[in-house]
Amino acid sequence: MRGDIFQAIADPTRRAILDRLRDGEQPVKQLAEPFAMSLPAISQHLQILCEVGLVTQRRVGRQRIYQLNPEPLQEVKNWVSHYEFWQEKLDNLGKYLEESCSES
Amino acid sequence: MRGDIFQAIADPTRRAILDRLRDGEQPVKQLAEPFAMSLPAISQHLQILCEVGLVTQRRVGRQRIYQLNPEPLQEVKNWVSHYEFWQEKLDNLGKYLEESCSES
DNA sequence: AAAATAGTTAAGCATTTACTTAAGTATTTG
DNA sequence: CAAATACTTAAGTAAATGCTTAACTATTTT
Repeated sequence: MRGDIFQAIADPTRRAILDRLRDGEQPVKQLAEPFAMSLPAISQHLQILCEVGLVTQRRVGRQRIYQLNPEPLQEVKNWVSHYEFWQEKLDNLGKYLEESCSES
Repeated sequence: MRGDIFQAIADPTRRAILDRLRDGEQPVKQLAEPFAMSLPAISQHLQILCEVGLVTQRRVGRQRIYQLNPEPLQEVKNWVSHYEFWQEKLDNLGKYLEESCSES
C-alpha cells in the first residue's frame, strides 16, 4: 500500500470519485460518467486510489467493480484532530486581526 | 484566500511546518531549522500555507512571525466526516477479502 | 553610514502530475 | 470464431510542483 494518502485526496477529481462511491460500488464506466474526462484518466485515478487502499476492485464479467474503503482516511482524520485543541483555543480568544500574506 | 487546502496539506514538508507551529508562533529561521532545505524553499511553503489561510504572519523587527490558524482544516474534517458512517458499516460487516490493485 | 541579519522575490531546472490518444487484454455476445 | 464491450496499459505532452542559487528589501546593529 504505497503512495501518500494526503496526495491521493489532493486531487479534486479523485475526491469526487470517492464521493461518488459513497452511493455504492460501481463499474468504471458508470463512475466516469459525470466527468469531462477520458476513461483512461479515470482508470488512472482509480489506480492511485487503489494504491493507497481507498478503493478495492473486483471483476464481474468484463466489468471492474470499484468499492470504497474509507479506512485509510483515518490517518487524515487523526492528523487533523491534532488541530482541534487549537481550534477551541482560537474560538475562546475570539476574533483576531487577519494579516495579509504579503505586505512589504 | 485562493488555493486548495487539500493541495496545501498534500506536501509532507508543509504538514511538518504546521505540526511545528503547534508549539507556538515562530520566526522563519527557527521554523526552518529542522528541515534539510534552503530558507527560500521554506518561505515558499509558508506562502502557500498563507494563501489557504492556514498561517498568518506579522512583522516583529526584521523577523516575520508565523502563526498557525487551523480553521481552514475544518473543510478537510467535514469532508472526511462523510466517510465515517461508512467506516462503521464496514466494521459491522467484519473482515472482507482484500483485492489487489492490478490482477489481470 | 556601512555591515550584518532576516527574510522575500526572481529565475531557472528537474520531476511529477494530470491528462491525451493509441494499442492491448479479457470477457461476452451474435 | 468475429465483433463488440469494458476496461487497462503505454507513450507522449503541457502544466504544475518543489526545489535551487542569486539578487533584492527591510530592519537593526556597530
